[in-house]
Parts: sequence; structure tokens; C-alpha cells
Amino acid sequence: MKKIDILSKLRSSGLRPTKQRVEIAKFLFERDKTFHFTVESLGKLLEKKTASKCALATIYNTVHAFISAGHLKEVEVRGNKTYFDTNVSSHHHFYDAETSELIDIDAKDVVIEKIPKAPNGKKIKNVEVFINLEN
Amino acid sequence: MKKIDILSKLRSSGLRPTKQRVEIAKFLFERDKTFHFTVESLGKLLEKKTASKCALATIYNTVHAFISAGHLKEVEVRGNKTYFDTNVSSHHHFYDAETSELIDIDAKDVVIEKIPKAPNGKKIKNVEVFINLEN
DNA sequence: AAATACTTTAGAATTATTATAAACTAGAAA
DNA sequence: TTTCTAGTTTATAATAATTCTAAAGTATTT
Repeated sequence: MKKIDILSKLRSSGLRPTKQRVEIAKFLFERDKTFHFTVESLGKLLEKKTASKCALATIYNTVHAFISAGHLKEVEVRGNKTYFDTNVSSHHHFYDAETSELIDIDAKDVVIEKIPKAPNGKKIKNVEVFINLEN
Repeated sequence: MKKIDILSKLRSSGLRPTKQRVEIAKFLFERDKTFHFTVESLGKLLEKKTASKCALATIYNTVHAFISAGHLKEVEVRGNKTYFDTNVSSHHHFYDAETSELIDIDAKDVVIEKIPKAPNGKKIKNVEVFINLEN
């Protein structure tokens, strides 16, 4: 991903390209495979990579701006921490409780044949399939 | 649900039938329809019903013992609080983010035609379908 | 009843997240 | 440029859910 894309990700999220935000954005979006993380894990990885630490509040704010802009997705995982995913396309997940690891499943690899209709007055926003793993 | 069943639920969870635990168990299991709750909501409802409050720690401990024994199920919902479900059979959920309400979907109303196989060395424990609603 | 084991409880500790307010920085205007 | 202003970062405080702890209470065994 080119620098210009990083800047446009920030701009389209309503964020000025400050040093910290560019670091975060580059770390998140300059990669080929999708990346799953929590704010805590991202903070540690950033600190390791850049040798300078960024306040947690900044990471929270930046990640939330990316979520609002649709550049990141929040993933539901049982437990206390919130997980995020750089893959914002419609897709599903394996979850390995043993390692607390999420693995993407391409939307086309899950086909749902039958689904109930939404309750009165409501519409279906999306369907998420979550596959728990065990050894 | 009869009293004897309440007692066996407690016993099979490794819990002696104390006053508080019997109250909690009766409140959870003496009903026809499934019940979704958080520890907080359960605490408030119990307080209203029994006019005496039970310490949150007791509710946490009791609920967790029921989870371990398989009498309650933890439901994954995006967000901070943990939701529980008295329906322990394999089933799915609608989630209405507007009202923070969970609605059960019978397992037979969701048919999955295709699913990827588990990664190396892992087995599929279960598959959960989560349907987010909107207006 | 005495001793022992298990429970409840209030409150402290912990963890994730959000809010706050002072110090800082970028970009616009002069 | 320098100045000004609006937006940012940061450390720290506040909040919220959950877990831990240790003292007081209750039940069970002897």
C-alpha cells in the first residue's frame, strides 16, 4: 500500500496525518494478509516496531475513527477484550480459544441455505458465522 | 420446573442449596421460554422479585458454576458485557443493537450448506450464527 | 455444643475503555 | 517566516465489568 493510500485512509476518516496516526495507519494497512488485533496488542507491536510509544488513548481514538470510516471492522469474540480486523469485507471467523487467535474465513467458503426472517419491523443487517475450534 | 430439578441443577453444579443459590436457580430455570441476561440485569430482577439483594459476587459465582455444568450458555455479543442464555441447546441468535436484545433462533431454522474445514490439527467445536438486526 | 468446612458479603483489586485537561503541533493567515 | 487557531497527544483520572479477598455468617459433622 502506497503512502498516498495511507494518507487517504486518514483523510477519509476525518483525521489529519500526524506522526502517530501515520505510524498506526502504516502498521495496520501496509500488509498483504489481514491482521487481527486488540488495542493492547497493537500498542505493544507499535512500540516494538517504532521504538517510541504512542498513548493508548491515541490508539483508541484512531482505531475508532477507522471503524467509523469503514477501514476496520470490529469482531465479536466471547470475552472481555474487543478485537479488530483489517479485513472489512463481509467474511467469517474461526476462533481458537486456546490461543485466542482469530482466523478469517472467506465469505464464499460459507454458504447458508436457510435463515429465518427478521422479527417484525426489523431487517437483517448482516449474518456472521463464528466457528469455535478445539484440539 | 419442579423444586427437585432446581436442587439437582445445583447439586450437579457442585453447589449446595443455599438460600441465595436456590433463589437464583429458581429465577433462571423456572420458566418456559429461554431467558437472556447479564449479571447486572439478573441482579436487578432478583432484587425486585425477592425484595432482598444478593451480592454480585454470589451471582457471578453461581452463574459461572452453572456455565461449567452446562446449565447456562455464554453468548458472544459485541460489546463490554457478557450475556448468558438459559437455552443451552445448540442454537443461534438475532441481536438487536438498538435495544441490546438477543432473540433465540432454533438450530433447525438455520441450515448451513457449506463450511470450510478446520485448520491443521484443530477440530470444529461448534458453529454459531449471529444475525445483526437493524430497523 | 464444638469443630470444621463451606458461603456470603462488602469492599478492594484488576482490567478494558473512555473522559479530561494541560501541553503540543500542524496548517492557515498575516 | 512568525502568529494564530483549531486540532492532537499525552498522562492521568474516571468509569464499568469482573474477579479477588478476607472477615463474618451458616450449615454439617462429631
